[in-house]
Amino acid sequence: MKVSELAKHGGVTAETVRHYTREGLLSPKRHPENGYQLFSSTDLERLHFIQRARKLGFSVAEIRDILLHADHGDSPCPLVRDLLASRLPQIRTRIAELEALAQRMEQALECWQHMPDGTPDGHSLCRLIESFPDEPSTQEAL
Amino acid sequence: MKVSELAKHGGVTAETVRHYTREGLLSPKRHPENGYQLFSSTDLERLHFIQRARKLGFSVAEIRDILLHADHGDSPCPLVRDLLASRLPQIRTRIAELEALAQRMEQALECWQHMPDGTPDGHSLCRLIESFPDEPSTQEAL
DNA sequence: GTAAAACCTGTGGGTTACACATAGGTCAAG
DNA sequence: CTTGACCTATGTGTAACCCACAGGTTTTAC
Repeated sequence: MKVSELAKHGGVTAETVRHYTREGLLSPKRHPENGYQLFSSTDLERLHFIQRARKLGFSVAEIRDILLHADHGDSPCPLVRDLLASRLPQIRTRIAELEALAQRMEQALECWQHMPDGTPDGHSLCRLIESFPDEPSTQEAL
Repeated sequence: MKVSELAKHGGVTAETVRHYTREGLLSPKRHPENGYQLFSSTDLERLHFIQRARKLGFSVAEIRDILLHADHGDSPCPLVRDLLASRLPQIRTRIAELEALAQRMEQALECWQHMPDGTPDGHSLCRLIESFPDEPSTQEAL
């Protein structure tokens, strides 16, 4: 299989396959004449494995480690359990942060329905935003 | 005020202040002799404003636009309302995705308590992960 | 008075998981 | 034999910073 064939069978883009290959998750052979990457059905199984692991929240780097263990004949299962157990509370924390953010946003929108638009003066840039406290301590990205 | 002084008053790192400056959210004057960035108390107010806006989920680029409007004397309030209203459902979607992820993770951990660690063979890399279906359609990053 | 500590500057690279653009080689079909 | 579809490697971009480096400046301490 060539890159885009594997990609189609796996339901991902060719770019994603190349990315996993660059990151060492897949190790295709090379066509001796044209240098094309050649994937086997084992690689397709690996790709499915990668997708399952991604959906469980593992990072690409973590999956590479898991696959390395497996390729060495070592059971990656303890690693997998540990990774998942340590990641879960982080996800829960993240959910709580986002929930708090959503509630602040809803509260702001509701509150702003009763406020007029203001023109900025020397000290007020946007009353809408300035009317909001900045107490909540969590920092988050989108 | 110099960079780190503003940073201390604002409760952020000096790097963050430099970042906001590079991105055009702050426009300090320059000390004519040594080229140091000099921030005023207005800049401190701006920094507080930026932090409030960040906590409401606005990106740095969005805040730059909001500040640009305000600096032109235009009311940024309609923009602010629109941005927040359009961002909120995205946050809600993200929360739902993360919740689904967390539940998959919990389900996996629970299910795995009754499973032994396996050694990878030719077709099984890690039974733990392979025992999980890959149906759920959402893709997410951490 | 000077030397070290602490701070400033600009630049460039790292983080995540890809997506996209480019330039040039390869292959199947008309 | 050309066109279009595919391949290659490389580099860039994303978000919001963090960190390192090299070299200049200011402050502090002896």
